[in-house]
Amino acid sequence: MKKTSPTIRDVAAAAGVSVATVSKYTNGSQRFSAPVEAKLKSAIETLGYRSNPLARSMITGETRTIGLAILDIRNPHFTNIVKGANRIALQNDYTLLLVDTEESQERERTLIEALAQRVDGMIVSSRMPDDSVQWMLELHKPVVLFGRSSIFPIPSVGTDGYLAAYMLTRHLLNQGHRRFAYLGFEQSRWNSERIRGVQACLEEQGLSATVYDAAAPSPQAGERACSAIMLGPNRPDAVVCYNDLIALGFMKEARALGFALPQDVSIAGFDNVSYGEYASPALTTVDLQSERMGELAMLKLIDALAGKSDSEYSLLEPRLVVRESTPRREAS
Amino acid sequence: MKKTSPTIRDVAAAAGVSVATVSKYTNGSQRFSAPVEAKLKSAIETLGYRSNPLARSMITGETRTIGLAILDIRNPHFTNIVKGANRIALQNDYTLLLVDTEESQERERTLIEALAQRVDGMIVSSRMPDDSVQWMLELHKPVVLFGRSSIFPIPSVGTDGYLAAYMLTRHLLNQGHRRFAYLGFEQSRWNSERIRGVQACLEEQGLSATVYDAAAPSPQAGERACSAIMLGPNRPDAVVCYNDLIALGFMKEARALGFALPQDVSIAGFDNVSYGEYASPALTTVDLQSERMGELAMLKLIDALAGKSDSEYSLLEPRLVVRESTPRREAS
DNA sequence: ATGAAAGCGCTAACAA
DNA sequence: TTGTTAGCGCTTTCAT
Repeated sequence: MKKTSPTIRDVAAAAGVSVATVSKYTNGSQRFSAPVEAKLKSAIETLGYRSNPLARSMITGETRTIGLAILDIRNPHFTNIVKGANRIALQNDYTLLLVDTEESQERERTLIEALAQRVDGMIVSSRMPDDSVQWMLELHKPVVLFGRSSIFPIPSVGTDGYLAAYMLTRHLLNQGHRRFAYLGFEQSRWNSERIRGVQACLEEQGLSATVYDAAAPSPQAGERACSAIMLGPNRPDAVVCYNDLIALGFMKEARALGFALPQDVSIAGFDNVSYGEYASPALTTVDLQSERMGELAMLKLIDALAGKSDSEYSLLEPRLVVRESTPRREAS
Repeated sequence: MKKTSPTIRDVAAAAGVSVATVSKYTNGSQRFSAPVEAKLKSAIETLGYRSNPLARSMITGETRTIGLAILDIRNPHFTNIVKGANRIALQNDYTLLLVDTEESQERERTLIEALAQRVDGMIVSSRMPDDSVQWMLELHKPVVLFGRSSIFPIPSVGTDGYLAAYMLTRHLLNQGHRRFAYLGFEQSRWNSERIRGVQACLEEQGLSATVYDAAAPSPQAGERACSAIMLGPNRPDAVVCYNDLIALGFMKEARALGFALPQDVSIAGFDNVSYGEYASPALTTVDLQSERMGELAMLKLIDALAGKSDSEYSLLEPRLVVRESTPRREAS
């Protein structure tokens, strides 16, 4: 059992050719005479040679690795993004270097800067404000962002949150709801456009939603926020949550507080995470195409890597997914 | 805006010292005279120099990257593993190279072999049979596996599935259940020990479970399997599922078929994925400590990398989590 | 405490 | 078609 793997030089020696020939052979960048090809093949076979990608990268300057920085792999929304990005990466012979920043702003920048050195390009999901994205441009690596930067022309993808919120609210209105609460998550870059969508739709009917805030985009935060909303003086008959996770937590706690679902209150979220379908009542939501977002981001990055940096911001279309948590309600 | 980043040579020139000095400085491997240190510091600062990890790796032979190969990032069990592994990796200044093999056997080997070349070590979750793990040893990189190999002495971690199943069954027995079904997932390496745990416990009471198989470890597979079990001639009053995902799907379909939950049938799973808690009825399960598994695997790998290859197989303790889906049942 | 020089394993001109 | 050569950016003896 040899300690160190065979190098290109070992192969060259074994096959009686030069290292350049071996290099060209393994990269398939040229044709060879039959005898040489045969020798090469057998030498590589018997030695069990595998070209060292590191050494290759040093010269070519490309690692065929894409950095993917996300806020929390446990959130199914991000999990779906990873899945989508991974699929496209694999198809294009790229590998994913994953960074889970754990929703922490400080780590984020350090981690991403370190990441930048090891990859050809990056896909970043961040909660950093638009104007502090400058340094990312200075990393000299192509970057694709989730959510448009209003300041810098960085390629990015997202789903139309205004429309998504508008559609969902429209649906709730149609179902006869009148007293709205929006349980948001301020730190997210998507939060404000969702609020706008909700309020714009309600205003047309002379209504408006009371806005609350969850401390995190998680079920636990949804649970915590529930009592203040449901037992306060202003009990809503429809609660729109920032995402499905918050909605799921909210539903659990509402039930624990003695409310009957979906009779007493309608609840809806965003993202269309898989588990909303298996909750009871099944959760009405807006599909934001998380997985497609991941695919698209990777596609854009690969394009950028290939020099064709065409489109800037790609907007995906949301789709309303009506399930049991938002039934028809009679006017009160 | 410069095209190419500054190299160690640029810094050396700017600071008026040798490259060796710069190298030692950036690696903190030596002390320096005050004037030199000052020049170095400012040169690095103004040039915005960052050492190229690739070049470094070429020499040191370590990439400070760990490969993590899992079957499906969308399964919360694996997501938790990634989370745990990531946390430990970060603490030790390692980065994760993620490979999602998408439950595909063919890709698996190719992907893992490619992965092996780019990392210092790997953590692998696989469905490959024990005896076809040989080639992994020949990659000449430390590997930690999930689930013990009965043939090769590879470091590995897992949770005691026999005990987990036994405990869960005992609980169901205590609750008064008598007609058991086990809805498994044959392709998993954990499946058979869970069956054994269930049957062993039941045998003590002169009972036995009817064994069914789901085609995948997913909610969809659980849904598909439901009718054959619940509408067949042998209707159970307790269904133990291979994992929570299958259980969640099963519950949804059971309700769709007109059964009342949890009155008509008790359902339980394994893994304690977060969403079981937010289902209704909340799902009884066995916590297999997925996240801890990820942490432990990473810890073991880092140990192996440091040369201390002590323990072989680490077994975590399962913990029963009783919720609403398995209520007390009167003897029929 | 600092520097000169020899590579790590590979690719990319350029020759032959 | 094949070989020679000069590095990629860095670390690491070994001198000084």
